Amino acid sequence: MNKEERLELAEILFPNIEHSREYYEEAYPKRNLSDNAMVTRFGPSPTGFVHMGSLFGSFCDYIFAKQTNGVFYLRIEDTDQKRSVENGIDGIFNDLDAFQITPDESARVGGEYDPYIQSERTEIYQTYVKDLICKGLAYPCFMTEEEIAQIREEQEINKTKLGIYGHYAVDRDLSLEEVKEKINNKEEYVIRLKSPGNSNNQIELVDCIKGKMKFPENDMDVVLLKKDGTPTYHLAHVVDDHLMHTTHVIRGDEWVSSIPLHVQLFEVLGFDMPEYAHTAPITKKENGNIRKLSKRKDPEAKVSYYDEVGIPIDAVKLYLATILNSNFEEWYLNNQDKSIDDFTFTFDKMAVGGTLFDLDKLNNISKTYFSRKSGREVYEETLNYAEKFDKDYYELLKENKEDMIQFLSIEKDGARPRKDISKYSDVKDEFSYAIDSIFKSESYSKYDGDKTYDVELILDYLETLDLTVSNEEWFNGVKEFAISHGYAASPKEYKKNPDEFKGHVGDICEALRVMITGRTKSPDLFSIMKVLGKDKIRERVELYKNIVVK
RNA sequence: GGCCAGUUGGUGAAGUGGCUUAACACACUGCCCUUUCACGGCAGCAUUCACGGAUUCGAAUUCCGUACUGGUCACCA
Repeated sequence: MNKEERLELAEILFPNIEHSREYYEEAYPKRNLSDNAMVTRFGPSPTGFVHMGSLFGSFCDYIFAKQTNGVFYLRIEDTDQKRSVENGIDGIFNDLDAFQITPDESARVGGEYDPYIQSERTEIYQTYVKDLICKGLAYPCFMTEEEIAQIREEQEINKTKLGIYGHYAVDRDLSLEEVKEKINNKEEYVIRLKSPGNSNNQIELVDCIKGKMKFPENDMDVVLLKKDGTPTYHLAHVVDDHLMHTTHVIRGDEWVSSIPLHVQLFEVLGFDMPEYAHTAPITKKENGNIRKLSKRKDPEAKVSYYDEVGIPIDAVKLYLATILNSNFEEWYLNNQDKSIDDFTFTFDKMAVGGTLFDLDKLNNISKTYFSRKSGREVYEETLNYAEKFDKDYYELLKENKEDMIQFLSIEKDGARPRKDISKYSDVKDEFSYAIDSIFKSESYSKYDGDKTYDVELILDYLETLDLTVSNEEWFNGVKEFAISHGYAASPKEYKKNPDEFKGHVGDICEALRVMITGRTKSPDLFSIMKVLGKDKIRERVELYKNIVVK
């Protein structure tokens, strides 16, 4: 086809495309940002929920844009109708909102480079493809699915490279007359790239994360526009990231194999290349095999899981930050007063291989998170959680607000706060002694020891109990009581001459603790007793007597 | 099968030719502190970096080969 014929073909194929590519080049001018500012984007398809891996990706996008005073935008990649789910877009916004990963530009807040939904940009893609047709760099292809399947079969038998390229691309050199005839016959077609590449040539590319990579040049005549005129991911990616002036394409490494294609598309379209950063997948080990975290199989892959289980979002973000940059964790440990925003993340500290998702570590991070919160903060956050997931407990928390805060505040101050909670849902169990009705209904059923304690001894002790003194005075009192009842004043003393004593102070404390809290471990006993008050203490000891001793 | 990448303790990893008889953190084990449980402290947990070869005075770090793992090869993204 000569030039005139190509122009005629372009008009036949795209009679409704009026604008030239220059029109869009002007409509989407370069961003006015400083040189080192990064423009990043998150491009999910609206399949409903955000997957942990995508969340991680968007977190990267957000962080890099933010720390360079750049722009992070959200672009919905819905070029495949089959994949779209009802309210899928809302689901994406909700999950991002929950994690406070807020795009500067999106379908919701708008922006200068809108629309931010690919299905609304069809004309733009077609404009560029029309231009490619004029230049002889793309062509309509009328092959049917059956024909393609047959080629594939043939290629498999011959063990040659799979795909439509070289002499397999039979419609490459159709004459204008032949194309016209097929169109008149209502034959359906796609638009393919007329790849100028040769797979014997090598291309080289430096990925921000993976470093230098070499590939054979692309020679596949890939589909640019599908039968229905919508673009494939490849075309949409190249056109949009050019027009929206993305500086860094951060995406999962399932895309690295299409790098040669994308490089070629940028060249063919005459665009400058953005930087690429391909992130390693978050993986999971199952039966000895490693695989990507799966939204269908793994509950923890769903972003909403953390909400339901009660792991604070900030803890999850802290965990994401530790897998984002390997040196973050140590920094955070040494800078306890700082936040994620104060850390400078870099690409070269990102993992190149897959990262195993470690719930143990997340739990630990979450524990530390809780330990740094005040009792009041833990109370408020737990209240919010309970309101959503445990209505009964929510009511009880409200009724017992002040006491609850006091209990949650025990052993919180000082350099070594307790670490006993990793989830909001732990509070109910861990602090079951804090709310009278829960304590009574459980009535020692959760006691995990095997001893039965001497109730009469404790009832005796209660006579001497004075809740107005200091912690030290109180403990001295317990010691005195211990000695006068044949117990050693310290475990050491007891260990020296076990036969001389019935036990030691610790045993008395343990008995008290179990009767009062129903558990063998708890925060500082005296603090708990002060909050409870003498009446409730006595009541519980009596309860123990009736239920356990009988 | 082709192409691309990865392989450092149970886990995440640091490491870019000598400072490494391999950091740090999680998990686990033991001891200490302690009224208990936690917290915290100390110690233990890879004599060796998938394997084989090469380069070098010197290699986890460079090169080649092998094995294994993962990704990808759609009118899905």
